[in-house]
Amino acid sequence: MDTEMEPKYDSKANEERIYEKWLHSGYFNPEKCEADGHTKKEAGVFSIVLPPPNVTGTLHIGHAAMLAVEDIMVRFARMKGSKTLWLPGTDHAAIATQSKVESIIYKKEGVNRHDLGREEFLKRVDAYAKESHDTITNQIRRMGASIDWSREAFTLDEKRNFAVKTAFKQMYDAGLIYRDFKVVNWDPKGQTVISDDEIVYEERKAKFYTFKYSADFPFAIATTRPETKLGDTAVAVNPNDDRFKQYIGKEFEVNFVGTKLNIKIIADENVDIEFGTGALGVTPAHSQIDWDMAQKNNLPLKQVINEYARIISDDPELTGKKTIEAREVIIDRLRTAGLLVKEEEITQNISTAERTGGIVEPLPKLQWFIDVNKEFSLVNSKINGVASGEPTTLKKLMRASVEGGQIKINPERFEKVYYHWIDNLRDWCISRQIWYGHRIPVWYPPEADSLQSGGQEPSADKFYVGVNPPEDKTWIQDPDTLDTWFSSGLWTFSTLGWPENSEDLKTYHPTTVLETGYDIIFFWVARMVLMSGFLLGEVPFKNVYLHGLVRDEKGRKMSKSLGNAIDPLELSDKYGADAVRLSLIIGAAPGNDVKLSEDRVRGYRNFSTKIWNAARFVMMNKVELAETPKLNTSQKQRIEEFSATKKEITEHLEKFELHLAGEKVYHYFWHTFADKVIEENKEYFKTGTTIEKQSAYYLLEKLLLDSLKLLHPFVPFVTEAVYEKFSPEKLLLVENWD
RNA sequence: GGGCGGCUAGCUCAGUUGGUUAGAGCGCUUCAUUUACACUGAAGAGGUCACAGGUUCGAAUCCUGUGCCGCCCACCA
Repeated sequence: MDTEMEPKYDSKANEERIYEKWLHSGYFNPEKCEADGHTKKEAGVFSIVLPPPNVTGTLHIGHAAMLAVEDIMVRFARMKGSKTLWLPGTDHAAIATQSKVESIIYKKEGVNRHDLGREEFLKRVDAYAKESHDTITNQIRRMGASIDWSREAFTLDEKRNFAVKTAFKQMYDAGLIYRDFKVVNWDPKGQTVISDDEIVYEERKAKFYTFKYSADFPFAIATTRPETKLGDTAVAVNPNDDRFKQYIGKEFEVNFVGTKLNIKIIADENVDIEFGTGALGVTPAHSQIDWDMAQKNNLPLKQVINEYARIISDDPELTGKKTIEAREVIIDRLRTAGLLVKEEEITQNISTAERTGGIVEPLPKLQWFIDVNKEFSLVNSKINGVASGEPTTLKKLMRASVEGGQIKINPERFEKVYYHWIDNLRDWCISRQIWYGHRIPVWYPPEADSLQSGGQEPSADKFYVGVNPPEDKTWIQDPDTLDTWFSSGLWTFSTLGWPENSEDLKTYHPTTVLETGYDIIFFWVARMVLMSGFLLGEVPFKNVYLHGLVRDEKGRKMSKSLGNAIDPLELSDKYGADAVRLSLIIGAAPGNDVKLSEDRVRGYRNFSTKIWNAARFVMMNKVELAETPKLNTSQKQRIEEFSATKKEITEHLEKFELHLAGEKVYHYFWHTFADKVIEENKEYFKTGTTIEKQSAYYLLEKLLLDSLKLLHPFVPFVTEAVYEKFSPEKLLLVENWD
C-alpha cells in the first residue's frame, strides 16, 4: 500500500473532487443509504427541509452559516444510522425577484413590465430564474451540503402551485380566507399591498402641527400629516374630557384651507386626553385606527391620497401633488390664515416597506385576508391542547403547538417572542399586486371588472374559488398573486408531496429540525406552524434552531453598500470550505450573532492543515499488523480519554450544541491527539522495537480514524480526503458513528 | 411605552443544571527548529467575570436594583 501522502493539502482541488465522489455514491439519498445497509431501522428518521434561498440570489455568508449548521446535523444523524433526509429547494421570492428582473430589463431595454405585458414579463422572469438557479445550487454544493438533490423543489413549480391552490381552497372553504375592503398597508414604490410584518419602522424627525380647521371651528387638533386632514370626517375626543363633552355628537361644516369638510364630533375611549390637544382628527381612509373608529361610528369615507402617494382633491393647487408638497402648501395657508397654533419637532416612527424602502401609505383596498381569530375545528388533530372536532382558531393552534411542547425553540427565549407576536397578530393580508408569484385561485364573472383589486368598493360577492378554473371560460382570474410567505408556509409538507398522502409525507413529516435565522421567526416559522396546523393538524417540525446573524469584525451587519460583505465562496477558494464552516460554527451559540473576520477563517484553515499533517505522520509510520497489539498503560489511557471525549461531543450534538461540540473536537484533535499522543509515541518509531512500533502505530491509527469520524460533520472534506488514504474502499460520509 | 439580549484576558467570544487555582482562538513575551506540520512546538504574561446589594458552606452562574450598548415589539394621532 501507498504510505505517502502529498505534503500539502490542496483544499480547493480536493473539495471539488470529493463532492463529486459523494454525489456519485448516491448516499445523500436516504433510500440509497437504507438499500446499502447504512441506515439502521431502530435509529429513526431525521429530516430537515432547507430554507429555500432566493433563486435569483447568490450565496452570502448567512447562507453559508445556515448550510454549515444543517450539514453538521445531517451528517451526524446519517453517521448515527438514522434515515436522514435533507431536502433542497429554492424560493421564487415574489417581489424581490420581480423588482430585480424589472430593473435589469429597464437598464437593458428601457422598458417596464407594463410595456412588456404580464405574459411576456413572466416569461422573462422565469428565464432569469432558471439561469440563476444553477448559480445558487452550485454554491450550495461548494459548501459541502450533503443534501438530497433528487428531491429538489421550487416554491413556484407545478407541484408547489398545486399545493398552494389546494391550501387556499381549503382555507377558504373553512371560512378562514375572506375578501374585504379596508385600510391596508400600501407601498407606493412597490405598487402593492404588504402585510403588517413587512413594515419596517424608521425613526425620523417630524413636525407636529397644532391648528384649527377653520376660524369657526371651536378647538384645535394636532397632527404630523396635515395633508391627510383633507379626508377628515370626524374629530374624536375622550368621553371623559370635560373640555369637549359639550361638542360630542355635534356636526360642523368647515372650510379647511379651501376644502369643505363635514366634521362630526365623536367620543372614543382610546383618545389620550394628555396627547396633543386631546382632540384627534379622524381620517378613515388613511389610518388604520381611524378606519376602525369610522366603522364603529358609521362615518363616511373620503379618500384623498392615491396609489402614487399623491393628493386627490378638487383644489387645483393641491391635486396631483406629492403628500409632502401638499403638506407645505396646507401649512402655508394655515399660517397665513392665522390658524396654525403650534409647530414642534418630534421624533416619530415612520412605516416603510421592507423590500422597497417606500413610505407606507394606509389606503382603503379590496384584498384577501386570512382570519386568525375565526373559529373552526380540526377533523384529526395531533396537536396537544387542540382536540379534534372542538372549536379552535389559527392563533390558538399556533400557541398550542409550542405550549404543548411539540415544538421546542432553541434558544428558548424566542418562545416568548413567538407568543408575543401571536397575541398581537391581526388578520394577515395575503394578496399582492405583483405579477410574479402564485396567482390567487379565484375567478370573477366578466361583468365584475370593478371587483378586482383596483376596485374601490366591495360589490356583490359573486366569485368562484377553486383549484381548477371554472367551467365558464369567460370568467376572469384575480390578477393578484399571493404573499410569498403563503407558499413558504407550506414548505415543510409541500416539498414532501402534500396534498397527496405520499410515502415521503408519512415518513418525514413533521420534520425533525427547522433551522433558520431568528430574523424570520414571524415571517416564516410562525406561518409554517399556522399552515401545518390547519392543513395537516400537526406541527411542521419538532425543533427550531435559530442561528444568529453574521456580522463583520466590528459587529456591523454585512451589506453590499457598506462594502464589508465577506463572500463565503471567495473565502472557501482561499482557505477551504471546511475552514469557512468551522469559523461560522465555533463560538456561535444559537440565537447569537457571529462576528466573522478573515483572521478567524485563516485560523481554521490551519486546522485543516494540522489534520492533514497529523495523518501524514501516521501514514509515514505505517506498519502491517497481523493482530491487535498490546498497549501500555498510558496508551490505554489515551483510548479511554478518547471515549470520554467522544461521549461529550456526542451529547453536545444530540442537544444541538454544535458550537460546543465543534470546539471540543477541535481542541481534542489539535492539543491532545497531535500535541500529546503523537509526541508521546514518536520515539517508538525512531528507536523502538518492532512490537513497540506496532503498538504505537495501532494506537495512532485508531485514534486518528476515530477522530476523523467526530470531525467529519464539521470539516467533511479534509476528513474524507484523509480517510480515503487509509480506507480507499470506504466513505467516511456513511461510516458508523458508534 | 412594553419586552429581550449583551457587558468575562489587549481583541473576538465559550463557560450546559451554582462546586476545587475562571477557559479558548487571535494578539503579545521568551525559547526551540534541517526528520508530520512555521498554516509549527514548548513555556509564559494578562481577568476585583459592568456596578451595588442579597440568597448560599460556596455565585461569572440564582434573586433585587443601577448603569451603559444592542435588538425586537407597540395604531400616541
